[in-house]
Formats: sequence, structure tokens, C-alpha cells
Amino acid sequence: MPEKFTPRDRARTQTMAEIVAIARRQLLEQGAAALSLRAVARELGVVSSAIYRYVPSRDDLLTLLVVDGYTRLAEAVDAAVLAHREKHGVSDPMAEFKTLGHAVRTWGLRDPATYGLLFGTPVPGYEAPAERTNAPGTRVVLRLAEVLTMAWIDGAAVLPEGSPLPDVLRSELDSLAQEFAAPPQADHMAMLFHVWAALFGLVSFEVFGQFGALNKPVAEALFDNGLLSIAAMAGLK
Amino acid sequence: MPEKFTPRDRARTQTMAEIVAIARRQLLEQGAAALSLRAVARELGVVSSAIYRYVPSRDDLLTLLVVDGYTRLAEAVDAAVLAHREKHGVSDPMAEFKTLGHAVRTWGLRDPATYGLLFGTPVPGYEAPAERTNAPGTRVVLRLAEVLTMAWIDGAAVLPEGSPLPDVLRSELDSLAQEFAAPPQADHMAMLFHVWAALFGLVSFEVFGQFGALNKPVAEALFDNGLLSIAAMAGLK
DNA sequence: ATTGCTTAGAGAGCAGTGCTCTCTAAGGAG
DNA sequence: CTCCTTAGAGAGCACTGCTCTCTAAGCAAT
Repeated sequence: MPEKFTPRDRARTQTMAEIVAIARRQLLEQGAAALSLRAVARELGVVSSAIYRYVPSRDDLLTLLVVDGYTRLAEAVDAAVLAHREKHGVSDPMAEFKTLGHAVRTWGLRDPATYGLLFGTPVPGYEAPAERTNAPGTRVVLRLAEVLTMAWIDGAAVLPEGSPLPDVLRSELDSLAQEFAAPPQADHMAMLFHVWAALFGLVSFEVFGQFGALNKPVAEALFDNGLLSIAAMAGLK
Repeated sequence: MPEKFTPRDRARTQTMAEIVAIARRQLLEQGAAALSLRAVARELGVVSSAIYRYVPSRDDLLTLLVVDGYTRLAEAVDAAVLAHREKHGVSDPMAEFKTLGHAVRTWGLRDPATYGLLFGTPVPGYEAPAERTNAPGTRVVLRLAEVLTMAWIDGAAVLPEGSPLPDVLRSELDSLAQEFAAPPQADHMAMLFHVWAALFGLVSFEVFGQFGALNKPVAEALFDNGLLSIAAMAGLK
């Protein structure tokens, strides 16, 4: 089918993009709570009621920004990891893990408000529609899974032994492991999850300022050290 | 000095307590964003301008709730750990660590809005005044430090070897370690920090619903397993 | 080309918010 | 009893999200 684009269509998608751009800037500069449809409309040069032609509600604007944020984060992470591979080959999972971790941290520190929107307190009364956010929202975990899985396969990482998983958990994780190409089993899935949570715990504490003001080089060194501990937790050397 | 309490004084502190109680309930039921001074005033049976006699601003109300939240969390954690000690003695740091972790998780799941206020996205434009929040805000870490430190001292936990800390970090952490009674050195402080971050990463992911809807027994088992991995990271067996 | 549906935007309006101001009445100390 | 302080009332300002109705322009079919 030919799919015509009338001038109106083009104007619409352009206005839409402009709205997201304006909202993103306001989010960056003033935080999520200060994000206002009226302010966006004002900046767009349009009366307040008019943006409701484009965005049905404030929550919907947030969803737009959530999707946008997940996508940008995933792209930053992918770019960092792939650039590393480009340069050093795929043989160093530890280095790749560190690269991934630092990419997440750097991105979060650069845009704390969006980071908070993605990984912080959920906006009350608002639930991100899974069908729109799931795909972009899982890209980083999937990349992390790829890095760790490769390490586990080729022996660069060996999962430390622990007590066996309880059955409820094992069966759940096994079915989840099906979706991966190769050998990760339930134990690997559990560890992947813990690494993921620990990494974001580290980043969140720093982005959200949970421990007062650490000066930059100290914070960086601490994060670096944290990545090493997390890697060790996963059996990665 | 005699410190008289006039009827007015008593009425004031009582009204103050009532305000916090109402706000807390509203926070629990509708989340931080929906917390409104006017709503609190309404429920207090007073005209909207009147609560400004008690609370100078909305942000200040939030501070009140932050302090209140930190205190309640710390009390829940302390109660759990101390109850465990009461029952089993102080000889099992692993069990104490798990008790502490579960206490944090349970508390967070029971009052997600307050948990989010404490550990989630900071309210933009609002900075918790350190002189009021620091003391209650550090109680849980200090308890965690106590548990781990005891384990490190009596050999129940042995810090895994890693690459030495960079100097900037080491000196910073060493001076921080001064504040503790006994042997923890910079490496221990770093690990304490990572354990703390990993624990809250785990809890936050669950409280904030970062991974869709896991059914309860699975989530519990996963968390349990996560605690084991974190403990292993700290060299705790 | 004219008809007729769809759309972008304007404008007014509602109910709610935080916060400030002024005024009244009661509390309490000298 | 006097005089200062305080709790609360009430009006008002500037802002929010969102809805409604109306006008003018886009666009497709006849």
C-alpha cells in the first residue's frame, strides 16, 4: 500500500517530535514533578488546550518520555559496549561488564531526572503501559545478559556454588531461561538478576544522592570498586 | 529550669502530631505527589491557610515525613535484629544479615510511598535538610555495619581479596573508618557500602516494580537468594 | 468546484493546588 | 487590666490538568 503522507501528517509528526523535545528539556532542567503540559504548550507557542490534540494527558506525556529515556539509555550502553568490542574484540567479558556499568552510571548522572523516571519512585496513579515500555525497557538487561552469558559459556566466569534454589524459583527461572540461546540455567538467571539489581543499586544511590556529597574522583573510584565486587559475585574474574 | 507547658503548647504539639499522622496516611494511600497541604487542612477540619501556622511549606511537610519514615524503618530493622539476637544470641551474623535484609524489604513493600520518598527519586527542587535527616537516615547502615563488622572481627566473614583500592578512595574511607570502634579498614568500608547499595538495589527493584509482576513466593525466594549472593560478596558464609 | 467530514487551534471555564495577605478573637504574661 | 502573641478565617493570586464549544483550515469524494 502506498501510504500517503499529507502535509498535515508531516506537520503532525513534526509537532509531536517538538513536544517530546521540549518536554525532555523541561524534565532535564526542572525534574519530573515540574513537568507541565501548559508549560510545554506555552513554549510550543500554542494555547494550553491545543496540546491535548497531541497528548491525551500528562501521564501520557510521561510515557512518551519513559520510552524515550529507555531508548536513549539502551543506545548509550550499546554504543559503549560495541565500541569496546570494536577496539578490543569480544574476549574480555570483565572489561565489557565494566564498560556497561560505567555507561549506565554516566548516563544516569548526566540526566538524573530521566533516570529517576525510569528507575526511581513510580509516579503515583500512573502505570507505564507495559506494551509500550517493555521492549525498550529490557534492552539493557538483555545486553548485560549477553555479556555474562558469554563469560559463563566460555569459562571466563564460573558461578560460585551456593545452596540450591527452591523449586518455585527454579521452575520460574528455567522457563525464563528458555528465551536465551544457550546454556544459562536457573542459577545463572538468578545471578543475572542480582547483578542487575546490584548495579542499579549502586548507580541509584549515587544519582539520587543517597550518600551526601562525595567528590567526583572518590565517587568514581568507589563505583569502580563496586563493579569489581559485583563481578566477583557473579564469578567473573 | 521548670519548662512550663501551657495548654496552648500542648494543643500545638498535639495538632502537629495530628498533621503528621494525616499526612502519613495520605502518603500511604495516594503517594507523595498527591500529598496536599489543603487536603491535610481539610481533614484536620481547618481552613487551608491555617496549617501554615504549623508547617511553613509543603516541602517542610515532606521533611517531616522523611524523618518519620527513616525513624520507622530504623525501628523496624532494629526490632527485627534485636529480636533475633534475643532468641539466638549474637553468634550468627549470616542470620542477622538475612534478618536485616528481610526487615528492609518487608517494610518497603508495606509502605512503598514512604520507601520511595526515602530511597527513590528525590523530590525536585527539594533538598532534605541534612541536619534533620542525617541522624535517622543513617541508622540502618550503622546497624548493617555493626553486623558485618562483628562478623569480620570474629572471622565469620573474610573479605575476599581484590585489587587494592586507589589512594584517593583509601584515604577517604580510612578517615571514615575512624568513627567505628574497631578493626574495619578501608576495604571493609568499601564493601559495607557495596553491600548496602546492593541490598537497597534489590529492594528498590521489587518495591518500584521494576520487573513486572512476580508472584509472591517467587519474589520472596529470589530475594532470599539475592541476600545469599550479597553475603557471599562480603565474604560472609 | 462544491459539498461535507476531519482536524488544529483558540478561548472560556471548572476544580484543584501552594502560598500570602489582612483581619478577628482568644490565650497568656506582666 | 493591659498588651503582645497566637490560632484560625477568609479573600485572593498565579498556577495546574482537563473539558467544552466554537472557528477556520485541510482534505477527500462527488
